[in-house]
Amino acid sequence: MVPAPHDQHGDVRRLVLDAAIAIIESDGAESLSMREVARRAGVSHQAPYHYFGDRSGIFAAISEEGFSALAGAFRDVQESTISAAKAGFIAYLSFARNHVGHFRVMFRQDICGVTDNEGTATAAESAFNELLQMVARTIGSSVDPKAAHTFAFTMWSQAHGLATLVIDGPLPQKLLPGVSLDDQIDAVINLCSHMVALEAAEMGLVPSHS
Amino acid sequence: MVPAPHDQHGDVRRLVLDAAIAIIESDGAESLSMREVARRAGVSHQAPYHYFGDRSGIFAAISEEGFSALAGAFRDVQESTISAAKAGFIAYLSFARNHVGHFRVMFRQDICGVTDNEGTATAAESAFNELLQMVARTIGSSVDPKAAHTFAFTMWSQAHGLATLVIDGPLPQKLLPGVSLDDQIDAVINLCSHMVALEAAEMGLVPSHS
DNA sequence: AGTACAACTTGACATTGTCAAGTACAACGA
DNA sequence: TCGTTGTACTTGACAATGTCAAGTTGTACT
Repeated sequence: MVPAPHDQHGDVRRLVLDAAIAIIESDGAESLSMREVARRAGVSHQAPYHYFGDRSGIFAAISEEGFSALAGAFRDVQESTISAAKAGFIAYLSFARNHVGHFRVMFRQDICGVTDNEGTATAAESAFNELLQMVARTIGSSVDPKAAHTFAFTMWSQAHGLATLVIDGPLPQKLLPGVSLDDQIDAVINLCSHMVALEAAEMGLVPSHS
Repeated sequence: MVPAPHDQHGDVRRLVLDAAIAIIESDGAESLSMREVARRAGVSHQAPYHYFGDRSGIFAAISEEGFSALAGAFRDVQESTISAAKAGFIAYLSFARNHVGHFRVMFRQDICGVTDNEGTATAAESAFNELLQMVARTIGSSVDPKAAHTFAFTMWSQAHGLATLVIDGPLPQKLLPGVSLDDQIDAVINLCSHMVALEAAEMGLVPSHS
């Protein structure tokens, strides 16, 4: 196989990554094959190894890209006019549904540990920091860190659970007749946002409780 | 499916299933190998095919067993003295953490669709019905089905998100120093339960116990 | 010109999922 | 008693996979 004469530097890496993301998006992470990736990128079966070392290296790269994009998405809704919580839920769900390939890899320690790769770790760190700032905008920054952390984990769980149940889970098959998936997601996000707002209000009105 | 009248050998089907669950629990679903399963069960590499047809057949069987167990766990906390919501969260998390092998398969449409297998479908149906009943115990049964469904999806998302972030996600690496994973999970469950109770109260309904 | 290195390539190997075909043995009707 | 049928496996083979090893080619710098 003769390589194209004017291959740009870094072209292949991007081609391989995109092919991998496409495969994961359509068939799931477990059916990602190094050789199929190479085939779709139009390179030899060892070219991906040159850039990513091994199979988990591809997952690490996708994960890093995903966390960076997620952090960016959080940053983008920072000056949203709606509540910080609701904006965050919407951003999380929209990221997950628009980047299924990334999302399917990012939160799977079994196939790609957040700590395995340095770039992935810092990207994940930055996304988590954006989350904490979003929480601060929701419940105020005077709350003690422990409670803030618990609040962050709670909102994260809400958003993450909904996203995973929608993307890989059975939720779409449990819809009430006449309710579209989009509508149902909106309704859940509204309910979550409302519950978070109620809780935040109560935290602000009860000073000496904790 | 009729068991042999006199079965002096170990139940091969059970051995295979348990070996598979153990592998998934320790290494994740994608590293489940039919041949390794057979090896651990002490049978030939084709014996598992006799009982499960193919690789996804094993996943389907595990999924069915998991949903049955989850439905049972929901049923068991029905007469709990604590609030239905909190009991449900605790049951979900404890199921997930005590049956990691099952949990890793049950909600992954990409490796085992809920609708692929009839047994899996009815087991999942029954677990979902228990969820709906738990919601009814939380917000009352006079609420319209649409709102009840949204409430169910919301609580399900909360529990499921926390479970997945704990089991396969990066949550355990994001703990505040001095806070144990168990304590953090408890705190999130308490916050979720509290928010659900606030919402139920606002809907004009009396929480069953609190 | 020579050296070093990056960006690939071809080749080989053990392991995998699965199809095909065989074996052992119990139960049953004739 | 004999043959048939069915269950519960087994051995064998095959293409495909992840990955190690060892080229090959071009570009950059000394």
